[in-house]
Amino acid sequence: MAPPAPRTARAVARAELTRAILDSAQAQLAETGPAALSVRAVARDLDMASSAVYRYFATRDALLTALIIEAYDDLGDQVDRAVAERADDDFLGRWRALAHAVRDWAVAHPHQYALTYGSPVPGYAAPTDTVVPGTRVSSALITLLSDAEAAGIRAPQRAHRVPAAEKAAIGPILDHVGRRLSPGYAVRGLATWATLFGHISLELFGHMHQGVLDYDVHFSQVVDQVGADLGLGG
Amino acid sequence: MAPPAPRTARAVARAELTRAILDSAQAQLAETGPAALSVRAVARDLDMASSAVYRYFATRDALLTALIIEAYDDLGDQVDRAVAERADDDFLGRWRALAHAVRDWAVAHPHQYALTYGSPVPGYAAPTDTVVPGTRVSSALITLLSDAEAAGIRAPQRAHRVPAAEKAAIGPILDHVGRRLSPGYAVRGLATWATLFGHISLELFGHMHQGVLDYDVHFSQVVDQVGADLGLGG
DNA sequence: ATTGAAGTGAGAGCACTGCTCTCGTTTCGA
DNA sequence: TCGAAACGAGAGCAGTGCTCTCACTTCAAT
Repeated sequence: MAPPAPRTARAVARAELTRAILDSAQAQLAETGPAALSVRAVARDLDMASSAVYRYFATRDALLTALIIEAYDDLGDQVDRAVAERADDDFLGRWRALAHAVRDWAVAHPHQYALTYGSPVPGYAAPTDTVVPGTRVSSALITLLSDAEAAGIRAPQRAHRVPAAEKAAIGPILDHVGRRLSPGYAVRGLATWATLFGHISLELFGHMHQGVLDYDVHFSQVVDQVGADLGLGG
Repeated sequence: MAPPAPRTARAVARAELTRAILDSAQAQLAETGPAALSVRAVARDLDMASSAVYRYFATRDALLTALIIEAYDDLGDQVDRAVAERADDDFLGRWRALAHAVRDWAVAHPHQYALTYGSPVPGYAAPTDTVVPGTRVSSALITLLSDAEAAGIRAPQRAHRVPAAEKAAIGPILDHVGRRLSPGYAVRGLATWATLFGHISLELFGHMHQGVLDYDVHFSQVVDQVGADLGLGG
């Protein structure tokens, strides 16, 4: 990770300037979106030569990648915090907290949401650095479902058929999170995931006529419906 | 709309060149995505000066808009054709056809899908020209649900509560399509929509480890599940 | 303490982009 | 027939990502 305590004055300055670049880029991103993110504009904002910025981020994509990682971690923190406020055995409450935390964050940071969970940025292939922080929300969901299943909760609706090949493939993912989950429930969790992000994307990107829907109410109802489908009670 | 029969030789040439520009741009889009779409590259491809292209499309965004409209229409045609192959009273079959047509098209044209239903292109606000073709799939879904409800079909699960404000707001949309649909079923249809596109987006954009999921099987199961939730039988 | 390598910032410059303007030329309708 | 409109080409402007070179500063090993 990051060096624990930068000793030399130069290292401190480097860390600070790196932070300043990220902040400036972040501000640009929040304002005008990822395409408008310009290395030269960041340099202008910080009163430095554009070439100097390249001492800190080798490429524009590298800068974008750093922003994506920060966005993932920001969302991950927010979700973890919201879920932790509920009692461990309040599975419906935990699910509600998770879902609403994701939506609230997405509404508050639409450009970051587009960057992380929207369609990939043009010509930009997510580097491996982003996959670990990118799984934090799904890990939280897996943890939740795993706890619920361990407590004897089962989905009331008929289970999906899970092909043998998938059963074998799902195992390693769960191992990575360190959790146990029946394949059927895991697949159901994936559908839950898709529904959650589908609704958020619809609200953010959908060409919905303004004011047609009270998304607060609508989203709450969908979340509760999904929770019921998962057998979390309510 | 478009002039029905261009008489003069110049008008014909203009139509042909417009078509050629769109084709070249389309090819670039399919290859490298929307960000790489370059007016100059199109001009090079067609052996003309870049300034000449601007006689046909006032701006890069205008060219992109034309491509988006064509994408919407292409998908709309495909969906309409697939749905029309089923008997009018085979509601589950019509729903399956619609859902799979959307997914098949998205998988075959990922960049176009991102352009139309993914996160909006950076700094690009969808002009009003795109809203009509953009509603073709949702219109098809509304038509389907309206037919189903008219045939006495009701969703088996408990109905969502629909605030009065939304009831009033939903009306005009349905009028625009020329259909009747109870507010509860309409909201349920919106959730269906979000689930459908959520799953497709997850398959296309999701940072899913390759080979983890057999999306053919998974998607089919989800579609059938949604169909059952809508009370379409099966 | 000195020296030399590494890190840093600035500036010029390349290749590319979207877009504009001007210039002759062609086409077409009145 | 004549004049307006449309057209294609070229030059040019402002902006971009990125590279290279050049001075200068910091820092660590001698």
